[in-house]
Amino acid sequence: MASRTYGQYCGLTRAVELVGERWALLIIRDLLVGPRRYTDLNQGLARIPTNILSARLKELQEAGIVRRVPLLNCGLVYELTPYGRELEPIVLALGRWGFQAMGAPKEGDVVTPDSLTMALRTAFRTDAAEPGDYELHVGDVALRATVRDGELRVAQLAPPAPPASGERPAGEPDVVIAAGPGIREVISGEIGPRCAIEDGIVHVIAGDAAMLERFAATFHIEPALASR
Amino acid sequence: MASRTYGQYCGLTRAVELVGERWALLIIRDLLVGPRRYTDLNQGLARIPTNILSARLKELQEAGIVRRVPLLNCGLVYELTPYGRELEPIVLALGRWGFQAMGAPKEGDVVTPDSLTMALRTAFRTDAAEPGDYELHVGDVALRATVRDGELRVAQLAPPAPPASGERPAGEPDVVIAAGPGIREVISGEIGPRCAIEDGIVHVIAGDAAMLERFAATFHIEPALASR
DNA sequence: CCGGATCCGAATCGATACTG
DNA sequence: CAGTATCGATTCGGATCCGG
Repeated sequence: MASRTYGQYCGLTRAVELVGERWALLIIRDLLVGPRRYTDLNQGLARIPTNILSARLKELQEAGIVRRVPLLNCGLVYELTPYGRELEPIVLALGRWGFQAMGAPKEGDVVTPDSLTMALRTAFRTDAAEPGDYELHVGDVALRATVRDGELRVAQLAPPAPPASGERPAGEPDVVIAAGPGIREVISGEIGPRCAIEDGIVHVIAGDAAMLERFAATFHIEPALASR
Repeated sequence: MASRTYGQYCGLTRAVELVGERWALLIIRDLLVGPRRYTDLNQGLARIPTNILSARLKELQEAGIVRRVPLLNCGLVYELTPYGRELEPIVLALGRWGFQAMGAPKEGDVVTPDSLTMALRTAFRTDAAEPGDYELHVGDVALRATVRDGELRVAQLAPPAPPASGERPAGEPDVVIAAGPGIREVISGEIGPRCAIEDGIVHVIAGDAAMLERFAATFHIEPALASR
């Protein structure tokens, strides 16, 4: 029964006992974006088996990382406790580290709203941030990233309803960027913004192409050091 | 065969695919202290099955995180690549986070030289560092932590041979501290240095008791925020 | 001794189905 | 919506064995 533990009295060991199980950090990633219902998590994590999601949420609650909050109307959401939220810098740093090892997407890989939201937070450079209102489409995920006063705010847009609706953050974005997974190479700087447009990796649907350069300056992750 | 992956195109996801398997981060923790032979890892990780150690080392090599280096005499060691070493701040941060969730040690928990070395690095506060030469014994692990110019160096002492031998870093330490797992409460500040001595949680074998206060100021991890 | 490989029972995970 | 239940497929843990 002590098989889930490692038998060491050590902080790192305790940490991986708490959040090292399969799927746990991805659940936390999504909850870092905001409180989520069971069903939201289930579809944001796409391939997670429902019994595993259930088990993880239970474990994370017992560990004081996540808590269950009943909603006023009905239903309930899961949200991070303050202790759970302390994982944010770690999740961002791990995301930055892992970003450097992302190759081309494998067949069937998806991009979810929450993962892209966190990816933008990961890639955000406070010191080089260019203020602006960037709308980004990757696959069928649509986000509005607003940079102001050196701070980033990301809102998720509902894509299926093309016209109408007033859930857009406010007014028009300065630029609308559409891309596929190739956006990674823009963020890593492997390809310059100009080239990316010429090569058809990204499309500037609305606004100025120069805004893509501001985007690339604002959201950037340096490639890894030579690893061998 | 794609069962080890999560099916998401995301940096964090890639990271946990690379270092999220059981034992992987603990192997990396030990390698952050220095290059290690297979046998060193096997006993530093005590309860790791040998086939798992073998499998992880293979995976970590394929990922460009670890490399195998033949020794001049004979034998070989594993060491981190530059990319693997980029995990250091993340491992330290995770260790700090997990430290806050460490309760009392479970029956059979051990403290290893490498885990304690990394724990000291984790708890080290550059800004509050008090220069000195601290010798610390926890269980049968003995370390010499030297703080100078705001930098920390940790050397592992061989404990079984009481007299003789000149592998000690240099001269006498300013203080020799002996403790059990209760050292955690000193580092967290749950108990003050004076009380810890009075309660018999730590013993100052040699040197001044005031040095324990310097130790506690230098190595400190704030307790977690209220989690509920 | 070092550096693993092999074998097998136990525990976990993944996929699907089902329920209050 | 928010999960349980079930069951086959994997992985892990523990022990043993092997070549240098």
